[in-house]
Amino acid sequence: MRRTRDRPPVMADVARMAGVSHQTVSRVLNDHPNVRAETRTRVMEAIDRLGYRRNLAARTLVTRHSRMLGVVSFDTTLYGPASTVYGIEQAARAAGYFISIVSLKSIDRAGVRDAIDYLADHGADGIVVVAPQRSAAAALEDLPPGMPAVAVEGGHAGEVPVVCVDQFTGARLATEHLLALGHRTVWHVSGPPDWLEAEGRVGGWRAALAAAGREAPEPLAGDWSPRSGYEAGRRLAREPDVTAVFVANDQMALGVLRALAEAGVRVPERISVVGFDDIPESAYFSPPLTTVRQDFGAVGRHSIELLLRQMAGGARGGERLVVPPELVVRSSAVRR
Amino acid sequence: MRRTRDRPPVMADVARMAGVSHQTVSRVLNDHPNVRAETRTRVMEAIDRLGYRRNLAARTLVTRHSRMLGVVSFDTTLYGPASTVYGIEQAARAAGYFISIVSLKSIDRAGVRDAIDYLADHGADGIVVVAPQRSAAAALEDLPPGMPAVAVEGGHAGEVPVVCVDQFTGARLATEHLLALGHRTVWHVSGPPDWLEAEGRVGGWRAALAAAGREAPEPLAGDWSPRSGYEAGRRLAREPDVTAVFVANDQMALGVLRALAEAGVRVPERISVVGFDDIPESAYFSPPLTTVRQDFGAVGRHSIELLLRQMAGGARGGERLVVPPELVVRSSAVRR
DNA sequence: GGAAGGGTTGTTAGCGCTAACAAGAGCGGG
DNA sequence: CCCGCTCTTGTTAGCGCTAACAACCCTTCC
Repeated sequence: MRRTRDRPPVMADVARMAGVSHQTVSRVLNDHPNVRAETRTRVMEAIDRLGYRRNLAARTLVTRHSRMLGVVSFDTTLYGPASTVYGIEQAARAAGYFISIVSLKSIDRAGVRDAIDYLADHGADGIVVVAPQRSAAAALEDLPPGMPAVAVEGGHAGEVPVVCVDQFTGARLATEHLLALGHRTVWHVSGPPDWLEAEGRVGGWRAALAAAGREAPEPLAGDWSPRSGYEAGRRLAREPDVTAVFVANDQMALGVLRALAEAGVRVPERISVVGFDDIPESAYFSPPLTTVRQDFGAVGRHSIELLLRQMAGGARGGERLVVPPELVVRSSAVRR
Repeated sequence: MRRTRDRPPVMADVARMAGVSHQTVSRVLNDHPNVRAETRTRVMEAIDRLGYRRNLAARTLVTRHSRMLGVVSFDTTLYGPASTVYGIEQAARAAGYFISIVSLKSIDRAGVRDAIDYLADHGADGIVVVAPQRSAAAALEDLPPGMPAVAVEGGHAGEVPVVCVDQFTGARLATEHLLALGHRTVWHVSGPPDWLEAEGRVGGWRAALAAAGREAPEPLAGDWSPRSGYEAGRRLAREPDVTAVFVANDQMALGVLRALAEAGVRVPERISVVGFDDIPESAYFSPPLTTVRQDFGAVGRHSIELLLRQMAGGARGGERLVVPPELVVRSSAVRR
């Protein structure tokens, strides 16, 4: 009797109680086909009675699979990343996988690489990198060889599959909506230039203007924060001929609305505003914000799908899964 | 030569290359004092050259410690939980621990218990439960015996230590601020009744009114969402004698502001509004919101501190660590 | 009746690591 | 000169699990 009383039960204890070998217990636990029904129930009873739970470290050691997936993300207090990670977590758990998160304060190549190493050290079977910045996407080049991975919003990330929302189309939709309302041109408050999403939105905006034969004013650069939107809004308020603005995210749009209100510029009467993201707050801005909805949950689900497929198949084709965005019309943009 | 070429190197490979035993490699990796400096560098060189990383599953198997901490949280897309989890993650990583997250769609006792079981199965050394609801706090009663745990916002969670923001004081601060501005009484839009935070805020609000000898109007119940705030705002707009409202979170305050604006009720001229949370958007509401700031980062850090202390000391005293809130004065509340 | 074959169970050998003990080297003191 | 000490290193025995193989049933078929 070597096992001390306070140690959790192990497979051998279950086996002894059920009068079988530990291997049979293992077979029951792993749903092997060739176990007699009666034996199975006897084992299950013993498991219940002892409160046995199998030691996953031992299992991982021998199978070389941890059933743990790693997620690297940037500032998970932001709505977009938080929602994406949430979607990933739900999808992974539904597939029987476990999620570990490394949330980076700032994204640079070294930081992302460290995070990936960290996850690899801990035995992650695969990794999802929420890599919205150019520098983060670059870090995907030094993934450990053979490590399955998926990039979310990761641009053309080498041979790593990518899941993303179609930023270009979303921005085009927003801009076309404003043009269709009779605005001669549309101004743009953009996100930080090294963000791929910001770039896509600038591209879609420009394309829509070009397609309509309108000239594009110089975009005002923001950093996603309401404060930067506010500053952009103050500048827009001073431009006499602005009638329509497409803002690259809802938080900045809030800042723009605030600055315009302070300057006595009425929205939507004098200037129409369209945002991007559809955060839960936007429907209650003053005025309620017309914006572009991103289905972050779908992004999360798709990224896990792609990752699991990669882990099963082995191959890592440079796939690209694009989630369509959707224009949500409220009252911040009206006919000119 | 049994080891196939594509398998990652193991300790024995390092040992062979460095001309020592695998145990010496282990000693180097674990910073044992009694290793000759020259041997240590030789081992380190071999590790570098082989790109060796130790197998944590094997280590966990023998040490019975995973250096992984589990976090159970409710809807991490909300600002509060997201920020708290972020703080927890940063603090844990700084302490050399790894974080796994289970994010619940809805909180009930069974869900929390399952999540805890899940984390325990995966070998978590300790668990932080972000348990803002009464039912979640109850689930802490069936923690696996001996599992170190900390509750965030968890009420009096049995013998589990608790870290929380002082909701009562925060609400009192907000209410006193409004009373000091000359308002006869203060209305309240509350959070869902089973949330401990909502309850604490109601308590602080009531206490401040009672201390000033004012009567408390019936609180309007919301569910934290902007929509519920909007509905409460519509009702408030119809009450002729309302001059001041304390709203239990900023998202609902946004809804209230929107409803009042639609009803033609000017804020702060006719009604003053104070929120709670200080989300990044609140400074740009119309008008900028006076609110109560919660230091979620501090909550995260403290919870990890308490958890680590518990893991080191063994004992689980029913400690309670309270983080003070701070009133942030902007322009949504003015002198009557 | 015996060979062949499938279903069910047990036995054995690791997975890669750390803890415990053992062993050898080097050194000072009686 | 040998005992006892410390410092350094090696050897051995698991941690709890799964994979591979072996062994034993019970059929079925010629």
